[in-house]
Amino acid sequence: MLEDVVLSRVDWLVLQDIIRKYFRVSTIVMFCQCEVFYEGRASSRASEARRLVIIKEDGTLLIHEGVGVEPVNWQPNALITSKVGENHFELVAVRSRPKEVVKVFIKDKPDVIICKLGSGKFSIRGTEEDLINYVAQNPSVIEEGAKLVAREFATPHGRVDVILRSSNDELIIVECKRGVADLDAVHQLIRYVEYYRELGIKVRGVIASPSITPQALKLLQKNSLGYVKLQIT
Amino acid sequence: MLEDVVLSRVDWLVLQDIIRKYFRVSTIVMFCQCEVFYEGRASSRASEARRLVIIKEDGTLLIHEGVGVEPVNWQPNALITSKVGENHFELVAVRSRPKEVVKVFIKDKPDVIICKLGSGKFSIRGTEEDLINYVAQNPSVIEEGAKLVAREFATPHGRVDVILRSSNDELIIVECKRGVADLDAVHQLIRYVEYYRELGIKVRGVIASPSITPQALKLLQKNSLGYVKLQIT
DNA sequence: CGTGCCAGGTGCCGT
DNA sequence: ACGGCACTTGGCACG
Repeated sequence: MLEDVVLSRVDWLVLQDIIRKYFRVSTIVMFCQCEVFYEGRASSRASEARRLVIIKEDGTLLIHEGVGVEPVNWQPNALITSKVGENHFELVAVRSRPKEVVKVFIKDKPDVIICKLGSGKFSIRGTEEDLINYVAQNPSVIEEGAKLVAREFATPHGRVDVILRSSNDELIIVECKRGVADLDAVHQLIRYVEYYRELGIKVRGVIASPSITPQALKLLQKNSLGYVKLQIT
Repeated sequence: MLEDVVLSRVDWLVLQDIIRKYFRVSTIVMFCQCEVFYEGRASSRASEARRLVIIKEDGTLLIHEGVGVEPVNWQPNALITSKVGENHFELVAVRSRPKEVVKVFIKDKPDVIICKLGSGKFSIRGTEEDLINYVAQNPSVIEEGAKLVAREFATPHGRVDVILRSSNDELIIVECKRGVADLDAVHQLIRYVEYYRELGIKVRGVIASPSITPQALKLLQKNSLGYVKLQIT
């Protein structure tokens, strides 16, 4: 396996060579004093500070400070170029849609690590998808005698999680939420229910989730919609 | 200023010392072969691969692969401990609310950088806040003769962006969106408008944004709500 | 602390 | 490409 390359206090001309040579080939990590400018959907300035700058193989640019999960600035899928200036080393990361630019002005000689990162298999359980599957396979948890009609069915107003048919032949629209169901969840359900009613189809609607906010429950009841408490371990 | 400490192929016992000594003091960055397990609101496994592991001063844990803006696993504000095993070095990051655990099983001797990251001033323009301020200071862009009544006013159903009073003494609820207004935005507006109508207050509602999706516009019109195209440079 | 909501959200999948 | 939506969303502000 390729070893990491670790370089201390890299000269800007060398840094420029590194970026030319390793951009979209390896991951380049820098520790440096820098100022960051962003211009695009919004625009921002982050004043000079010591930060962690990451250029991934796919052109992702991440700029992290010492706290927080989120980067202070970033650029997905960018074309990154560099310029050696008088008083700074300039990193320019451009993406076209939306048209956005991030510029990093590096003020010192950064420490640089060049390395090859991999990608493992990633599996996750406990997503909304799992809850949908559970309801689809066990419609009776929503209502005794209900049968599966459709799963993740696309309408012009969004994708209905599950559609069931009750024993007395009514359609039941189910909106699943993996966490706390909120006002938005209720509105989604309202949207789907109204869509079917406007098509002249008699439907009921229910939310299935481990819990629901009080306001959301009130809105549900006001619209004569149902709630099913549902937790999958 | 403190220099970065750069260490190659660090022995696990040394790594444990480093983490004990520098956790919540400095930022620790590792390049290593690892497997990652997460258990909490959901649960996941990322199979063995070479990854970038970051432990920030505030206890943030980030695990990045070679592509994408988002980390494959993470843990905000965690308590991080470590264990030296037979065949791996184990990193355990726990947070209490919600109760979640991320475990990193490091399989090789990692390269490690210990460094002090700073935090600069961050300023941004072009947010929804800016749009709200603009409307609040120039109510006539929504309707000629309208006057400001309230800004970011909290109701049980959420925070109303702007409330204006028209020249014929009707209240106008304004929901601002910095980007494309979507179905959710319309539903927010519907919620606020209904709230006031149920209080017996006659109100109108408008969305102000640079653009709106066709479905959202249809929903607006169906509910007799207005749209104002509004772009602040 | 829960509830709501913005975010340069990102990522995924659909038409 | 646009649109709708989930996400271990994170982060903030307010009741």
